[in-house]
Amino acid sequence: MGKRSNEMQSQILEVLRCHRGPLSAYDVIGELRQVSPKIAPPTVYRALETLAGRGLVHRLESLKAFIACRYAERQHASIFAICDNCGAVEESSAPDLFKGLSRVAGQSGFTVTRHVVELHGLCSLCGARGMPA
Amino acid sequence: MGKRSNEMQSQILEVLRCHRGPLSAYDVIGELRQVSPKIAPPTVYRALETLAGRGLVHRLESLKAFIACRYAERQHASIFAICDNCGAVEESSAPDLFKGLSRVAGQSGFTVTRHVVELHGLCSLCGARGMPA
DNA sequence: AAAAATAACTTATAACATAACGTAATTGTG
DNA sequence: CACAATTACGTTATGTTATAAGTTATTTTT
Repeated sequence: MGKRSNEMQSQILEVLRCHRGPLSAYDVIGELRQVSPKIAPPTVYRALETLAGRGLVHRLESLKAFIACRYAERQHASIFAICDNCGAVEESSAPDLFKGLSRVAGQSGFTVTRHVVELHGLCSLCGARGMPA
Repeated sequence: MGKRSNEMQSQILEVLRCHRGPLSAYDVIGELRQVSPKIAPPTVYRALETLAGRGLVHRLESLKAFIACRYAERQHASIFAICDNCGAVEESSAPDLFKGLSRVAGQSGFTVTRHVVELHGLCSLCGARGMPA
């Protein structure tokens, strides 16, 4: 089945893993142009979607950006703490909370298939310094 | 202080309140053009931002859309259950869960100022019917 | 009435995302 | 091995969402 051995996906994953912070799809394109000058948006968006489906990368909705998964165990629901001052993103996993969220939603008969939980604020470093701009 | 008595904000809020579901900024522009044909994106985005700051509307990050707040009490943190089949959005408030979320984040010294909690899945009606496409 | 403050208008463009269709590579089956 | 099936990727074009930057207008404060 004509996959070029998922080379594109590997490259994109590599790019994301080399960055501590999130990258927009176009940031990724920018990085990849150094290697594949002709790469176009659909290629990258498709690969990112596949990688996200496999749980290897996460999309941060409130930043319109992507980040490599920090955890080996895949397909887990994550909580992201996003520092609005320095841009640092901390991923954590809290199964108990997700049960709670699903329970709240489930009270009206809702079935949850995907969680988006993104907390904005200040990381410990930025918070300690006494506020951003 | 040169506000046209916040007329634009009122109009936009009215538009959002007349719709059960979320509207994109450009959907709002489309509605408003019937009244104010010359309205441009920045006007709408600014008003939406102000309204969101006041807690009168919420931005659904994962839909890139806006919805009127269902609760009179403002500035509360909300959970949104979004049906991926019919588009229905249910807003609920669960202070306990937010404490839990803040606690998880706070373990690494993070201070939360804004919550984005959006659950995707199937509402009771769509779930009962036996799945979407 | 002048100054201050904020909202809105305007123009232009930036940033993000996908539709639609074509091509290439790999694998399973006959 | 040939060939269909499947999936990744390429290509072109366009659609959608969002903001920068500078101007104008309205209302309140002084």
